[in-house]
Amino acid sequence: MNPYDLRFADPSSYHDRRSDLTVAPTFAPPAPVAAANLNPYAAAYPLPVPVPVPAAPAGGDYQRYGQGGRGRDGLDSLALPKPDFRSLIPFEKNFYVECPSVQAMSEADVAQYRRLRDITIEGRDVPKPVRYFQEANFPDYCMQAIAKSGFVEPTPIQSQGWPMALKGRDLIGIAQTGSGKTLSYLLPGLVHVGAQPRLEQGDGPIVLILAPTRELAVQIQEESTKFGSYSRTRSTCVYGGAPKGPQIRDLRRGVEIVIATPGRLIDMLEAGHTNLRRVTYLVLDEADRMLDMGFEPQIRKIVAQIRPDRQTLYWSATWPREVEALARQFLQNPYKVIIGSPELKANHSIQQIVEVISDHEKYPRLSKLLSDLMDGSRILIFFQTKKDCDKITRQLRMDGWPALSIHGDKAQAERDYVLAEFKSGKSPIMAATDVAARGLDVKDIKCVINYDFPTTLEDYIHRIGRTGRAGASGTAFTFFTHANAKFSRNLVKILREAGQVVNPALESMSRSSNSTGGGNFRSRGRGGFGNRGHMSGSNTFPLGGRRPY
DNA sequence: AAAAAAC
Repeated sequence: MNPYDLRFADPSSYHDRRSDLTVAPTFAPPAPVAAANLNPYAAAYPLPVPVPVPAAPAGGDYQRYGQGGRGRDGLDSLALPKPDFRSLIPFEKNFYVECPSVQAMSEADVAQYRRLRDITIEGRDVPKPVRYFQEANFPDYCMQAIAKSGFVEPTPIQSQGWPMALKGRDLIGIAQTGSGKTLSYLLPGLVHVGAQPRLEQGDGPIVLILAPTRELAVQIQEESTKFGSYSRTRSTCVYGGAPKGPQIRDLRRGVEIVIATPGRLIDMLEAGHTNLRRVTYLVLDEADRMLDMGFEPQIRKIVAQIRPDRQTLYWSATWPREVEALARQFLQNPYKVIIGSPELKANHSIQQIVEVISDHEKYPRLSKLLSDLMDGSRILIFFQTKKDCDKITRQLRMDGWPALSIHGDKAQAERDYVLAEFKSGKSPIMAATDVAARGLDVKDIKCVINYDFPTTLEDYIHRIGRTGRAGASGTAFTFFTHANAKFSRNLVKILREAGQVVNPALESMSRSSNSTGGGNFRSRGRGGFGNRGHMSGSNTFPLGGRRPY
């Protein structure tokens, strides 16, 4: 029996769990693949032979799968029927060949290497880390790109993540942004593309990368274009707020790699401009945000279009317990690699200063900070709301500061302009909502100021991570008010872990606060507060008092 | 009680 046979015991009960697959460990000689597209290292391993798959039963079955969507957000139109995965042909997995010098590493050497770089691993048959680019066994088209980039050695996440991803296995990768995460999945993605038959007319992408904001998607595509050029791998970015025409043209012309934000991709799928039948390498970047309340249904809808035997890679700087069960639904027997402490952890090269103040002291303090800090280098200020973000930006500009504001209610053209002005240093102060909290890679941000404390500690870690990137140092100032007391205990923990001096005012708050460490992932809507109707009763005692947690 | 993501 073919190991990649995608028939299900009972197709009508199919619910997108790969445990449904019938997988038998039978391998046969490689299938012929166009020489130019062949991963040279795949030749060392036998590949499965495509066997003719019985034609899908006509009409009826296919139609039936598409009906009865599960979403609650109006996304489930009949325009996106569930694909008939049974008619899909096998694809080539990545086959990592450990090079001799890696093979020669003793277990003690491996343990030492991981310990020194703070690498924690989980999973069965974990490959040894690669210490040098040459050890990763990348094909030439990757090595040329690396050589051109000027990098000297793999970052910790790359040294362990590459051999894992190159084995064709699912992967959970947890590391700070700026630690080389993007290349950790991009290069194995290029190798994966290289092993597949060429795209044919009407084929959608082979690699799909999903990101939570438009700016992040664009940034990933810039890397992808740069590193893919040596293998003439085409990529395009599909995101909202921009004209559809060029995106449609790219999709119809055929691109191996698509980087997308969920909404526009679903739009494109429903309009039939592309399809995900050939996607066999799926990346969720900043994945804990992708599985956030508002995003999860969209992600489910997209993933339902992708064959279940794909390789899936989950990346984030944080790994909240609350998403673990959710994330594992999308992954099959994953490796896990964590850089740094498995606990919520900030980048140690950032100096974190928390100031306990009241709301009316915030603006004067901000003015003073800017006067002290401003030397032309970049300063990023975070706000809780779009309204405050705009309001304070206006105030700053009236006071003569070169500040611009970015958030999700602004036209994409303005977002692009503001980010470009900030990146170029023409406007060195950027005020932002959490749209800019994750993954954005702007060089030389001197300091981050949290004008408002974020909604979760994960967001705190992401926000301050905009500074101190790629080994540079940086400073994060955080205005902390009594309204934020519930975060104080865990914030102190984060500061301690990062070796920071803890503000005594914050510390005394953390001692007197009866918090459980609030700000848990998606704490809203989980029977916390702010629920509607009868659900809110679950949080109160019969006598009407708050449950004491 | 916020932000993001499609028209």
